[in-house]
Amino acid sequence: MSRSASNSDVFNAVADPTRRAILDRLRRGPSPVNELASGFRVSRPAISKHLRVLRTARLVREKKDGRQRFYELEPQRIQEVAKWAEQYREFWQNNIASLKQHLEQSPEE
Amino acid sequence: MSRSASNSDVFNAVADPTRRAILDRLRRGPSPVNELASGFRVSRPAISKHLRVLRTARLVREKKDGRQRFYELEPQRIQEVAKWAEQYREFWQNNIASLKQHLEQSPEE
DNA sequence: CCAATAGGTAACCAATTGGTTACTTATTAG
DNA sequence: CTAATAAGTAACCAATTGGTTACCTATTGG
Repeated sequence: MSRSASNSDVFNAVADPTRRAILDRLRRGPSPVNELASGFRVSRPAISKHLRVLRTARLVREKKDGRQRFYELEPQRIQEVAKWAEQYREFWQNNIASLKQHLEQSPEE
Repeated sequence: MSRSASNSDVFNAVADPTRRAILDRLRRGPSPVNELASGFRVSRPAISKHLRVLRTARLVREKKDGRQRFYELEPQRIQEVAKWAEQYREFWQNNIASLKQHLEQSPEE
């Protein structure tokens, strides 16, 4: 039974809080792995694994520089998440609208 | 070692393709469980489990009607996903901008 | 009333995940 | 040249996940 996510699944990649934290960190600019890892309580190999997932999902890219590897944001695919979520905009707006309407029609006392 | 996602984690909830498909289905309107389940190749109990995850994340709500339970979209929290992704907008726009600029500065031939 | 229907839950299983430590490879400082 | 540094990979492990079948409870058509 193969249940693994398509290995480039961006939704799967961003589901993990550590990986989201890495992405958030990279918004402040590119970073080599050690510096990145020092911000987390888990080991460097664990971060390496997360980076591989992010790389495979093409959410980050790697630039070699000497013995360091800088990771930087490659945010194109976060757009896919944004687009997916946007499809629901009309629904959450309707909900807010009907809540508002409801409140207006039932003023307390 | 407890590694489970916060049980109301919306990112975790939408990471699963079946759960996203359920949400997508519910954009067409509320649906009882059996009707919902008939659209998938997995068993009804599997769908029940997914619905529980979605319910816990408050992405759907349940309305009892006789022996049926209608599930409907409660899309407020998808906004959180949209907001998170939007934080990266400037980055993907910059990327597109710099790609464009690059192309303009290096016209082929 | 009661058989059928709707749907949640329990128990179980195999695959996946996220972490660890140990090892390996590439690069550079001295 | 060589010790030290940067970072990926291997092997392993326990917890979690997503699925299954079997069962249970609530509701209703006849």
